[in-house]
Amino acid sequence: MRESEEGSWFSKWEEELPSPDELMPLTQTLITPDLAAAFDIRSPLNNTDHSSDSPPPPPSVNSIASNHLQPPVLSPHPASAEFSELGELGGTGDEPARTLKRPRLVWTPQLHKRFVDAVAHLGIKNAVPKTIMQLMSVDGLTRENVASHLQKYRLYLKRMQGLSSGGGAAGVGAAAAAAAVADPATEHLFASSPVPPHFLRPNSDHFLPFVSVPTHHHHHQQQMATAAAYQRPVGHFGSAPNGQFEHPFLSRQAAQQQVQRMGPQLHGHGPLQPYMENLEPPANNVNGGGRKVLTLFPTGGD
DNA sequence: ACCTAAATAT
DNA sequence: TATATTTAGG
Repeated sequence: MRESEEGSWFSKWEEELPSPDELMPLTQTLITPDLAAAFDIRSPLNNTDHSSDSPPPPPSVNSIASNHLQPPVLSPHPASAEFSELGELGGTGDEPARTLKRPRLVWTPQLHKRFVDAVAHLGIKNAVPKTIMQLMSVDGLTRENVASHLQKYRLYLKRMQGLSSGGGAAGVGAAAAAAAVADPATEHLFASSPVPPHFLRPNSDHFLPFVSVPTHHHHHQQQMATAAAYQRPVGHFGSAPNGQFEHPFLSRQAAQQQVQRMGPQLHGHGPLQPYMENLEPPANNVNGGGRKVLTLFPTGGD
């Protein structure tokens, strides 16, 4: 059955990355660099001691290398002269926050996963930088970041298709391997995230030969989009018993409005769940029970 | 105005 | 080197 296949791909990631420790800090560290800089904030978590000008925070942004992974994501700054002088703004009338260059964004597997999830739910068709960015609701993430990453991601998928088509029934895993060979650069990062099945279907409206594709009549436009899409208890990408892989229910504008509706969890409290609900595997039981990985990042640390 | 692609910088 | 950022074009 199909389900078996699907089960394999997502079962796998589960073991791969989901480190509870890693998932947590995602948004935490994503505080706007500018803000952080302007306020001289280094680490919300680490507040033990802070001298006026202490050595730079842990710049190590290794993502999956360490176990106790620390707040990955944005790399503080390449050493440089921190922001000592930034303490004073306004002085002569300069606008540091605006002129400051954003630190290199580190696309951690988790972050990338979020990206992929967003794209998956949006559908390749509507998967545009802006929408993705909005959907991700990651503070500090800019359209540029997403656009750039999206570009790479597309190439990655393309690579996969090209190689997988010749191979045959190799499967995604094999394709990934092949892609890795072709482009080792992208492989690592993207390999961390499962490639939604329908992602590999550039132009195939319906593929499932057996699935009768029951009439899926969602004529619900308007603001139900997110709710419907997100609250879907089962059948995300892949199974999609609802028939189509691409969900037309989320049109660009709809998505945008939706996102806007949720509003960026500005400072303060964010009980609002920007996005993400059950993208994760339905609590897959791991035989032997090892680690359960719920990828619901708590966006609201505060 | 936005998205896509290539080039550049780190 | 690999990755992200930036610039240019459609």
